[in-house]
Amino acid sequence: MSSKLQIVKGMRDLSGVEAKSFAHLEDTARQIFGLYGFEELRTPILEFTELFTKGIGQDTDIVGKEMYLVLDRREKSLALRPEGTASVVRHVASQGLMRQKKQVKFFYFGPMFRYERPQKGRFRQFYQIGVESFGNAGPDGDLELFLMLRQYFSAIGLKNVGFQLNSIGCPAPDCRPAFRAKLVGFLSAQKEALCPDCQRRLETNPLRVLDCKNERCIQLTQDAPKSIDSLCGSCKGHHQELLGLLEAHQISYETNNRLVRGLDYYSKTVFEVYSADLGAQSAAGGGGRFDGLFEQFGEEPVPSVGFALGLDRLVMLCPEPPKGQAPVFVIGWEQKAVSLMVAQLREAGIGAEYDPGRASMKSQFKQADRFGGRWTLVLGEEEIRTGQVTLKNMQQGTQTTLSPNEALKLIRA
RNA sequence: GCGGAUGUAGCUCAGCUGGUAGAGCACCGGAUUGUGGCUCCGGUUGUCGCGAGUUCAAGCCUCGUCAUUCGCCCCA
Repeated sequence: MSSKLQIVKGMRDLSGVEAKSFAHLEDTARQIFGLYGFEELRTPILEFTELFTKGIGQDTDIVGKEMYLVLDRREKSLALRPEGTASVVRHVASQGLMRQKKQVKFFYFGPMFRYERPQKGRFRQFYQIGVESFGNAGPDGDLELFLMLRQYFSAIGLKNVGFQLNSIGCPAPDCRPAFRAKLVGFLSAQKEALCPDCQRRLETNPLRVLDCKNERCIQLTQDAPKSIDSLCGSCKGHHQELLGLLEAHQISYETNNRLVRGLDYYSKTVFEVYSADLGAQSAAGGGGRFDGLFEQFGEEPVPSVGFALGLDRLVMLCPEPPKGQAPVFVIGWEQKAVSLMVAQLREAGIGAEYDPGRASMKSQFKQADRFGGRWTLVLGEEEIRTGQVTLKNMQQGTQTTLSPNEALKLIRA
């Protein structure tokens, strides 16, 4: 029972329907994102550690304490990627793609790694499907992502999800910094009443006090200043235009003034895909605009929007994917004849299975039943003598004896 | 890093105030010599997570440890 072979904490094997669900979500994403002109980009799982410290920000938890770090044989510090955006930006910048095209759009999937305490919907190796769109500064760049997500969610049968939307402005002095100052002023006045975590946040990242889950903090910040009221002219215009576009396309969303994204590089639009069915980790995905990220890497600025979905969380919300055709089960006494028949069926594109251990007819039928296939093909002494096969319909319990070719036709029908 | 809950058969779990472990499902066989599902009969399955301690006696009590899980922090 208890085996010594044990999996690493926070990691898991995906098998059965779960593995199928993952594949299905990925396949569907490939197909739909392709319609919007996004191309797949496969980046390495290992990157130089600096890519993330520069990109995500030294002081975030992700970089500060959650990265899996390794030293290679030349003592270079490498990190298992904790997110996907930095790699995509690295690719676009280092290949000079923005000098070749006005717009560049990529999607990616794959495992990400963060050394955190696991809980419902949260793993140390988790899977993301992400999208980045470069070169479109206007709100229709944002809009495109919402449209694409809506179509994707409908394609995978996702229900009970909603968009939450906010704008957190830009680094211009009269925008986020001004808002931040206002907020700090408001919070400092009641610092003592905030929870210990929030008192700490007030110093490190005051915006995050807004999404504290502590009820008292929520109450106290009820009348806190809102970021959308302190936007600069350009950010305000962007936000208003986006709302107008969303309405025109009948995309429903909720405004959430408390929504601030975790990573420093976001600007203007931020959003989350949430569901009440997920437990405490209610976000199935999130994204936003990050117009300043290229500059953070010392590159020419490139307007950028993107999002990432947590596949592990999407799987919890989606119905099981449609089942493929269950295999035909072949049973009989003579091993060689059975395996030849199975081979022939497989070559013909029909899934087939058999029992390699010489079990009784009864037990072979039992196994056939468990496979859940529609047909069982019987190849007994009689059939071998006459060169025919018996095909049994497992749902109806009826069976007929006929030639192998006719059987093929029937199975295919 | 912090808090709570849980580890008993392949799976889901029961096991009273401590007295040497049970059910259902699953699996195997038979009733039915080449016919599954339904029914009936029979059978297999355990270092009670691991290690100490208390006790005449520990699945149960105590301590430690590992793992799982749900939260916090943070995030997808």
